[in-house]
Amino acid sequence: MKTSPDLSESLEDYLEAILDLERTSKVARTKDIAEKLAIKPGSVTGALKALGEKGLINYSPYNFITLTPQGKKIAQEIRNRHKTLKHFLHKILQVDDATADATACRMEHAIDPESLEKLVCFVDFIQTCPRTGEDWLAHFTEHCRSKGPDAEQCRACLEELRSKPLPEK
Amino acid sequence: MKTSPDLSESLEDYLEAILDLERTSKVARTKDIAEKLAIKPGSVTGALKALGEKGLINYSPYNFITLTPQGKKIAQEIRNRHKTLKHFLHKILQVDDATADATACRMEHAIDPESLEKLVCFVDFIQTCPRTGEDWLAHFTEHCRSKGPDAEQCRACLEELRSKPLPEK
DNA sequence: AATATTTGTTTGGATAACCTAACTTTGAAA
DNA sequence: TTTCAAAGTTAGGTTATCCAAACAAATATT
Repeated sequence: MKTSPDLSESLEDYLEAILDLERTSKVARTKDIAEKLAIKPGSVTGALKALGEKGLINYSPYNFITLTPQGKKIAQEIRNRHKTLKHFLHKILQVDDATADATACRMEHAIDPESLEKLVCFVDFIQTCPRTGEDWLAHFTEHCRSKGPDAEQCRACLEELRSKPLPEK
Repeated sequence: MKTSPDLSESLEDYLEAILDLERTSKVARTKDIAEKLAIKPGSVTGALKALGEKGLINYSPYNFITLTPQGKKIAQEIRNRHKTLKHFLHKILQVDDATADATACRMEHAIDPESLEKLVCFVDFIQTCPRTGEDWLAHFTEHCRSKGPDAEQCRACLEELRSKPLPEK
């Protein structure tokens, strides 16, 4: 039994929107899904039927829409991809919040499991490794602005790093 | 005059394939494009007409296909996105070569200019900053394997970093 | 040159998404 | 309870891709 049937980008977006609406409003309605995805309500119905047939949502006409357990699991995976990508773009690469969100929304359909896992690990490494962390990220911002390394600054930075105590043995 | 008309992912793929073929074989032929994109030759013709009408390729039936200057410029941008993403995935995140290539091929259609620029800058920063660089990346590989930081190793790593001479003033 | 093979194009058909506009159902106010 | 506005669905149309298979052109072989 496959947990992740091959879904189109479009259907993935629907699932994600439904999960979001379930969280904020308890239920998902056609109108709200349409608004969130910026499409017309008429287009939503067809997608809901498709998701219903795949067993990912409980759909019966004129009724509220809920995710099935399988649908929820997939929706959460998509949401997870989105959050990871957005975090990387916004918090690490310092991409503007709205742009990061929009780009994550497209990239979430493109990334594969291995890359995702490595990305999660990488972000964690940057944040926990004593050679990097927050202050290092601040230097990245500077590097971006000045479009290159600055020998003077690099020396000062290294000196400061050396002045910090080593972790306990 | 817009340099980048909105192209579908599909048409972007065609342009990229044509650029590739121009480089390796001087000229792009329908058959080779079809092979590279894993679609049937019959489907290629339609796409070529579309690209021809947009002024991105020189297309006349039964003749060789070449990129127009505008088409070439766009194709190079796409190629650039691809290369940047693949490099990040493969060389930084240490994702398997084939997977990195396939994922870059999908993500290249999703990334926006700001994120791309920041990503380029970020990779450059990692490679030029004395606090990171190649040896730091090796530690990332280790961090991935062990799924977390190791206090012992971190201390040793910091000590080694300190033993290196500071850059000249 | 005549024929065979390869390459390229056309045609007809399928599917996925979307839209607009008409129609149906639901549920709340009069 | 009747009525009516909001929400949801259906029907018909468009566009973008793709395929299969028939057909046409170009090239290679004999």
